[in-house]
Amino acid sequence: MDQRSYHQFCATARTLDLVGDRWTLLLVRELLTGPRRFGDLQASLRGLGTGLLSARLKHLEREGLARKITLPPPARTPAYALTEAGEELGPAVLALARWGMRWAMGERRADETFHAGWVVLGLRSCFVPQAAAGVRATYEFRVGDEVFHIDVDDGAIDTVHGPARRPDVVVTADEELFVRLGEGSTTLAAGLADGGASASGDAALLRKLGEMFVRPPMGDRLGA
Amino acid sequence: MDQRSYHQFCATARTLDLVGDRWTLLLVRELLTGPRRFGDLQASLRGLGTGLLSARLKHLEREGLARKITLPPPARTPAYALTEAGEELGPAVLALARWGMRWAMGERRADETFHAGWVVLGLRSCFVPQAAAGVRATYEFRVGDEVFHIDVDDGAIDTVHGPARRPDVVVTADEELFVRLGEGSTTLAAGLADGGASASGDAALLRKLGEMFVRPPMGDRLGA
DNA sequence: CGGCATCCATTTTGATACTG
DNA sequence: CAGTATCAAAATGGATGCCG
Repeated sequence: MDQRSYHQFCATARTLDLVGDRWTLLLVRELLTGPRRFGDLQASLRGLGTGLLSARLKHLEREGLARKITLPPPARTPAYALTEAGEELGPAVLALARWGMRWAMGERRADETFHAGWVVLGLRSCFVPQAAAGVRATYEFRVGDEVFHIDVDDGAIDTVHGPARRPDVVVTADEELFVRLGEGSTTLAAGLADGGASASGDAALLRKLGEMFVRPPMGDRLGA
Repeated sequence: MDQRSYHQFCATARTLDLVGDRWTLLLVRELLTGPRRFGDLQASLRGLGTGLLSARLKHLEREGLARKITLPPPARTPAYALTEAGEELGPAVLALARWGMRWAMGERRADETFHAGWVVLGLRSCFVPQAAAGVRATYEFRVGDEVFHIDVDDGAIDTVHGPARRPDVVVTADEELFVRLGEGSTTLAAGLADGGASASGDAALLRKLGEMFVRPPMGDRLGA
């Protein structure tokens, strides 16, 4: 991207000069839900070697999109976090995710890796701010050994890796159910009914979830 | 793409499997303002050879994002257009553009190519639907030998390559002015005042332009 | 664990020449 | 003009070894 710019005076091209390289936007996607350690990043991104990961992180640092931090005690281990500029890539990443929900998802393939956090981000891309007007709630999701929480505050939303401080609702689910949520072949409500998931906490806020996250209808690309 | 997928069951990753290859999103950007011929695409994208362009177009066709068409008479020459799925990448491309307007633009570099259409798309990414409530207008822009028009219809917007049928406002401008609009170092109003641009048509709708397109404040990445 | 360096097989790309 | 064929240069991925 430095040596290999598009050399176009165009906002899209300049952005892709910075984040258009292979793996870069997926790295941003990972960091969008909070700081991560080097090893965890690599574990999430199968096929990305330590060398390239190191190079990409340096690039993001050099360009002011991410920075290396030291996790607060008692961890004290190094990690990577997005800067303000990096955080603001969120809408672009979510727009790509939203397109994918409609035009690229479908059944999970046998050779595809999976993390619950990816589904959480997919859901976030389906968030309907209008439906969340006046809602203030924290939802915690526990899927296998992954924990996420979603903060909804009157049309604004944030999804973060890790447990919530004071969740209003806690949902515990099978990874299997989350795969099917990603596929669009079930809903959280159905999962709660048939035992793939269980929930505790405020029942009214739990019901709200289905209204605030509306998956786009599946489109048929001829080529897929 | 096919051979080199990320192999992740994730909406973002699946999208990038389809359009994450070099040049692909820029090709979509070009087609977002209407069908284009092979040669015109190549002329817009310096550095992209005919071989790769051909491969990318075939890929987009195979994946159902674009299709080869024959331009209506009297042209009758082959061209490429987006399908519905391709068109729907618009929000993602515009989100990237919007980020670039804020974090990546600045002065045009000496080695950067430039087309007025890129600035038009940048402007479009700064469109504020609320400010366009109740507005119904067609603006035509003539910059050098490039002509574009923008259709605003009560919060909805479309930007298209080529002249408008019945423009309410026609703006004629220097390429120089458009470069400075991209840089954020001037405004259309200033250009009209100092002679870099001239306009004819409905004066009230012309004034509206400045309200409907609000450029985000420039951010400072440490690394740039 | 975190992260850089090195070597090597495979892909992608960029540039150019060439054909209908 | 539209598009294929060809080849050299660069990017990637995978393995491995090293050091704090």
